[in-house]
Amino acid sequence: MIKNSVVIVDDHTLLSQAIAGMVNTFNKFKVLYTCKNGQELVDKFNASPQNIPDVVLMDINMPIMNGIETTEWIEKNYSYVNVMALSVEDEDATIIKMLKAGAIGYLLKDTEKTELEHALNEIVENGFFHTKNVTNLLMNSISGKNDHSITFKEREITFMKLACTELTYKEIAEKMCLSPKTIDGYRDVLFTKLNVKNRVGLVTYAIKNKIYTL
Amino acid sequence: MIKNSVVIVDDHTLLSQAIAGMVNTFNKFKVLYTCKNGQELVDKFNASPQNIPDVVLMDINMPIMNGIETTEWIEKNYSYVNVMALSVEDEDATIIKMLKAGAIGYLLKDTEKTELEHALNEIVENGFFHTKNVTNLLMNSISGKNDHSITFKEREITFMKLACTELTYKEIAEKMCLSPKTIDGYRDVLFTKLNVKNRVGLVTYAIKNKIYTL
DNA sequence: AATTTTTACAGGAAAAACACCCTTTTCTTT
DNA sequence: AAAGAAAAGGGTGTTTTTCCTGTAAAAATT
Repeated sequence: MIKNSVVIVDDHTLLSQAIAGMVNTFNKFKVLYTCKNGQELVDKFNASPQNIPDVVLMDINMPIMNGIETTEWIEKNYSYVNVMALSVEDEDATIIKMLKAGAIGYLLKDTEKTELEHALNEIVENGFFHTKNVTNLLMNSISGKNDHSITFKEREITFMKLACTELTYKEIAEKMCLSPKTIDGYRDVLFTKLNVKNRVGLVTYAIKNKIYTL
Repeated sequence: MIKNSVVIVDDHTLLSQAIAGMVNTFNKFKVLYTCKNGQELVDKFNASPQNIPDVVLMDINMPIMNGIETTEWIEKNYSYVNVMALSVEDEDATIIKMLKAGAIGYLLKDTEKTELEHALNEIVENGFFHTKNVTNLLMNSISGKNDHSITFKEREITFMKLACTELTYKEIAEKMCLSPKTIDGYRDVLFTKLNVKNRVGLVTYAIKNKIYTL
């Protein structure tokens, strides 16, 4: 891992490049590279130990592999890497998911340049950073009765994403190299798990919870 | 108006600052200031002729005064200022609205840094810039035929919204006080109209196009 | 008033979705 | 090694969806 190095993950190339430029003006920090999605980051990380940064600035809504999944992967394989979420989202559920996935901070895209620098400093110095936004949320979360977040298995998520397309279950089975009957099972399990009546319910749930991105 | 000057309008402070930094690295261009929304731009423009830029990079989704309204205002009061839309949206309807409002170009946020520079150059040199995205759209729009802006009847919209819920078609028929067979008809028409294969396609279309809100 | 378009509805058939109940195999975990 | 959970698959039957081809009345155009 390279100390004070930063990687930016965002599907909007222009933005990741612009933020990269900005971070590079903080003379303490250096951007190693940028990624368009989680998959790219996974590839980079696996390619070389030279590619492992100190901090990852992670967008949440991305195609192919979103911020939550990617953060989980990092946590599992490179737990010493600091992930900070950088998103337009200010939905509580999303923030909680990111933090659960292992993000150590959450920054909205409408913050100031100086705040970003401050946040990066906090992270590499103290290993954490939180806006008031997040700390309030954590307080409520600990004291509260929230947390109705359902966990999914890898296969279930894959299935759900495909169920959001126009493929029939038979076609989904083919794509996943499984018997249609197995797909039947996944569907039944998810229906009861999510308490939905049909595929439409599944689709809207998946979109609402950013499992599938339009 | 100050030649080769740029103003950026985006409610995400971090992004507008980052892009400002990027534009300033194009040594031909200089960023005058950034705005969080259209109202701020109006105020700035009215304050001093020194504040009128050559190009405005305009986000579309903003609170208080959005990109379309703001572009219309600029067109009305400072028609010589070049507005280029800079957005995550790639919905045809939105692009058309921006162009109608007077934007001379449309750039997605997932373009490359060099593309932005190129676009700015084109604008100040030739007075226009279009991605393939936009030119294709204009071609189709002129030659008619390809109808991108699909219009819906009141009943179709009602039906579509209900189709996004977990109700069966029979239940939807009851809700709309129509025979199930009539609903059959609406569905069939919409399927061909939107070129989708099944109800999932209809649901995702409706959500994507903000006909149904989650 | 005549014509066209829209809206509402029907029957029938095939495909897909949905519901339940059940078996085998393969991993973990203890 | 035993227990248990997770993953994959089978059988059977019902319901819903989807895709056709039509018809008839109402509404809008001409």
